[in-house]
Amino acid sequence: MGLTKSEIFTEQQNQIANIAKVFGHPARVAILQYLFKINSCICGDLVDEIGLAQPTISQHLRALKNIGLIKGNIEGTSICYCINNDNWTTMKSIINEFLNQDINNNCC
Amino acid sequence: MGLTKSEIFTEQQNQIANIAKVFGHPARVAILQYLFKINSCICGDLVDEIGLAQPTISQHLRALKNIGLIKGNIEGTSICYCINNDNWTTMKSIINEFLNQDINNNCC
DNA sequence: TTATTATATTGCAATATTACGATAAAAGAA
DNA sequence: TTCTTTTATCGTAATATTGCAATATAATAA
Repeated sequence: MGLTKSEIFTEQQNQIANIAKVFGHPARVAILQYLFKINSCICGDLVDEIGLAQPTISQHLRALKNIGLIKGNIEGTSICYCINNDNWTTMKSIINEFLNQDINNNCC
Repeated sequence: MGLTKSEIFTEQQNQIANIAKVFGHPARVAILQYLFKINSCICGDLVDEIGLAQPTISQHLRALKNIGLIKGNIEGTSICYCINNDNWTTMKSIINEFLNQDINNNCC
């Protein structure tokens, strides 16, 4: 059917999946890495840096903004995008809790 | 187009995205949590536990197996699925390196 | 042998995602 | 005002994902 049955899962499970889905495309991974590497706010050169068309980059930026991992400030004609550090930290703890569930496990 | 342009990204970026894509569905998150919770190998009751049809569960299990996070051992008529702990540890370090890139960042 | 049980695969419909050309919108420059 | 620059949105085509009924496969039980 193509429609994820979110209602049969817990809020936490859906939250983890929604975060992971955003990381599930290399362009969004690359955008985040570039934003961290530049170490200061970045504007429109993501199109040159990544190598996808401008509407495609804009679409990926929206996905990152929707989940709160980046924020954009209007800076003259252009928009300055940067990491939302508070939300990044929150996201990290959610994902780490999931990743670290192996710690007390003695399976095969 | 619908076709991710993997070739314009680094191997690491694609690897992170491929792992994240597997976590990007709540059913697969739930399956992994259940496998950890049961703390011993689990067989077919995932269908009852999760609440999706058997072919759908089988499809999600295949996705998890393809990326190496779980393994399945034939146990009589049924198949015993469990976490692949070595690969889980490797996966964790790949994801953590990505998540921790904020550590030395002084952006806005 | 013929059930029975457990899992995988096939095929398909519904929906989602990705990518981009065309265009719109918003702000500053001339 | 008009022009230019930058980003967003619309529309659409191609592909991917999700979910399940039907069926196949594989192993054991009777």
